[in-house]
Amino acid sequence: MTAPLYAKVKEHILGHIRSGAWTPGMRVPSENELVETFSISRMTANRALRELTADGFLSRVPGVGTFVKEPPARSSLVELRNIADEIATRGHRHTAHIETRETIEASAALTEEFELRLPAKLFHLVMVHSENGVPVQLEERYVNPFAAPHFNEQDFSAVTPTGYLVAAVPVDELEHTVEAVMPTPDQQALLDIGEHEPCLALHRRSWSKGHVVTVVTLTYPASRYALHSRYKTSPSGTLSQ
Amino acid sequence: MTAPLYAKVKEHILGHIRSGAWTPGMRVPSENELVETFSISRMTANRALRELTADGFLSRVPGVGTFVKEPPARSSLVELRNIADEIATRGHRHTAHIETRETIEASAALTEEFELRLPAKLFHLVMVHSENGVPVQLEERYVNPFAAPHFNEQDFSAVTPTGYLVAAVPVDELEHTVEAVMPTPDQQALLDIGEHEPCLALHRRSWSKGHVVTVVTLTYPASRYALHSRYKTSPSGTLSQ
DNA sequence: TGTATAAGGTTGTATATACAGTATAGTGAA
DNA sequence: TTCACTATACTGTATATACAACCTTATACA
Repeated sequence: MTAPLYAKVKEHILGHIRSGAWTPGMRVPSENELVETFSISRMTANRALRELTADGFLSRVPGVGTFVKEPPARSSLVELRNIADEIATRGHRHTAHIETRETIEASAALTEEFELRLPAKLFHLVMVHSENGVPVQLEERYVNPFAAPHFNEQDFSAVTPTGYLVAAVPVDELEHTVEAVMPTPDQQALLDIGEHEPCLALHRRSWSKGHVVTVVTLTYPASRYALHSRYKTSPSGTLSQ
Repeated sequence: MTAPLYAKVKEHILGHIRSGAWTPGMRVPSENELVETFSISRMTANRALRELTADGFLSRVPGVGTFVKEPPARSSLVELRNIADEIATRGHRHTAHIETRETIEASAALTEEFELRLPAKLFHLVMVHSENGVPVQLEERYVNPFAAPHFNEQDFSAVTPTGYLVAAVPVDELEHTVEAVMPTPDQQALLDIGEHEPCLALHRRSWSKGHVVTVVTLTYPASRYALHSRYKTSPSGTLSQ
């Protein structure tokens, strides 16, 4: 049940970085210092530092030390943005209404997506977001009650589901998949679009401390929305090939 | 100079996966079998398998074994990846052919996109990339001759345009826009898809030292490709609301 | 036949140890 | 002062060993 030692060391270091106590460029404890602090072997300290380096949080220089890395510039495309804020930023009026709200038993596919060992109960929410009265986003979301037990007690008139989850659960990992889809008849009706209007489907999973918090599919009518990002590439170059 | 042992073991396994000798679902040698084969310690074999698992190539089940993972047909969202490499990573065959190659005078729209004060000459390239003979990406690219003067002298049989530009020009800024589109008749023909098949259009501009290097639109048939990214969130939290 | 138990293979983690390579600071000699 | 050398600290890799947890299969037993 208890986490492995190397994972605890990783969490210890990540905690200092996330809290802002250890800032980019700052030196983190050497392997031998971690050995002393945690009474572990050097190989265990090495694994923690090596994995954090692979994850992009640290950089190591032989003979010198290990340092907090500059956080990479992420695009708004992949940030966890709140559609209510985006619409407000444009000076438009955001409205939303809840289409479906229930607690379900996870299907086999959902059990796998949530990385659960056994089927369990999940919150299910379907919502339509509108900009100046025009539907622009269909939100179909599943939430792990273990990660956000009070999710289903919220009324989402003032705070969107994304806004609530970001505030309630510290997300430390994200996965995005974007694809083009044709809307199902249900989706056509909810978004008020024709059957030949293509849509952008943004599928997102988010993790907190190794557990999947939520799985959501955001569907945008192509004529009303595109996803955009612009950013500086990091110095060392995240550009592969 | 010579690569570490664990890296050699990784390459050995990746080679079998890339060549197609080891297919998804197939069992790969256990740690103890690798110990025998390569005369290494179990910890070294463990590191090779563990890192390949973290990289997404393998999946491991305690008490059972290690298996080749199903490679998803996905393109990276945030990195500047080369489609030839992506296809090779899945162990498939990449082919490409040049549809159009010319030097044109920039239109008003292109002049603006390239942030030029006056219309100028631009390289124009249209290419179709195929995976195992099936078209998966239509590349429509414009290149600024000032940034990459020798671009049009390349034959892109061994190196893709993306690969050439990344190596030749230090890109320091990127802009991505993703949208869902219906293919034009020309695009339908080049990608060999029907008129009702939606496509994902990834529009990218890249800058080097303040000048636009290239503007490219990559069109993917929705049924054959999705765009994907997964990453640890940066410490202080790029998560906006 | 059906069920509990044991054995063996597999991954996961942790330790102690060793040696190589690199960068830096300090020391001593020219 | 300047240069060469040395000691030290740090990372990188590799090995041998150990134990735990998990799964499958074979075996013994009722």
